[in-house]
Amino acid sequence: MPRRTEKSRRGLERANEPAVLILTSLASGTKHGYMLAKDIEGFAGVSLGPGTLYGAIARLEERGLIEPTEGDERRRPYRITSAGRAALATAVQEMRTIADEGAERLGLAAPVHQLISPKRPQLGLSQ
Amino acid sequence: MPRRTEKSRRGLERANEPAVLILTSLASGTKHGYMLAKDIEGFAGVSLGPGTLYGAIARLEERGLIEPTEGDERRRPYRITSAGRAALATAVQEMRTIADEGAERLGLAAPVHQLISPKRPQLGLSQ
DNA sequence: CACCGGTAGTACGTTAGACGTAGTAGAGTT
DNA sequence: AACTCTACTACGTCTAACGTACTACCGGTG
Repeated sequence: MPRRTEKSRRGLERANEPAVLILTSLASGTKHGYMLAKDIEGFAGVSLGPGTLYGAIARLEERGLIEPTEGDERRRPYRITSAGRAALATAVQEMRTIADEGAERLGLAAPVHQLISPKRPQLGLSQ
Repeated sequence: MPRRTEKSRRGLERANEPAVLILTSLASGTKHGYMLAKDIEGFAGVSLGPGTLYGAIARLEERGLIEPTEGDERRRPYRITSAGRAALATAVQEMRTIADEGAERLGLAAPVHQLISPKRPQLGLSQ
């Protein structure tokens, strides 16, 4: 698992905005820091160190994009707010716009975005 | 045109990696700084200030992702290298992975990535 | 001709935030 | 009792994003 550090910075890593990753993770349900880190490692293949993780969490809370829920003294679970969902949706849109433009100019795959009718209420909306 | 500054930092702007935007722009042909800025403003809706722009250009050149071509004394045109294309392709892939995951967890549009064979552009897509 | 807006870039300083390291502490396992 | 995993806090460094200010050249218009 490349800690995306490695001094060499071979690629353009930084595209992995910690804030986006955290919001994405929380979009599927309330989680505390450690769970977030594990989840993100799972779907994005990036492991965030504690400094990055809790720093980003604090900033997201400050901006009202996530909010704390009840936990014990050891765990601080967070939930995404509606503002957070909106921000994430916007970010997703922007990433797609950029990615599509890049793909097209590179002569790569062209994605077709299809709308899915919300068959069942999405998990992790509240609770 | 939001200079994505505005002190308030309402969204998650930062997803607009200048480096990615520059590589994307150069993927469609050699350009000098000012042209880059205009092109990026066109396809991404973001205007990069000179500090951001030329700073990012210098770093990209350092890393061998772009290279200078002949110009006059006023203009410094740059061309994307094959390493640059590779890095951009990787970045595009990563952005799509993250964006798709976010979209799915939000219950949004699900994109279908289709491969285009270079000689046969699909109808209605990507002109 | 002088002025002005668009073009093209340099130079410089500030600051956010990404990232690492180290340390603390409880819970469960061996 | 030692060890690992969980779950953070605290702190420091350094990259690079961003703004501002400045130089200079060019073409067109009043």
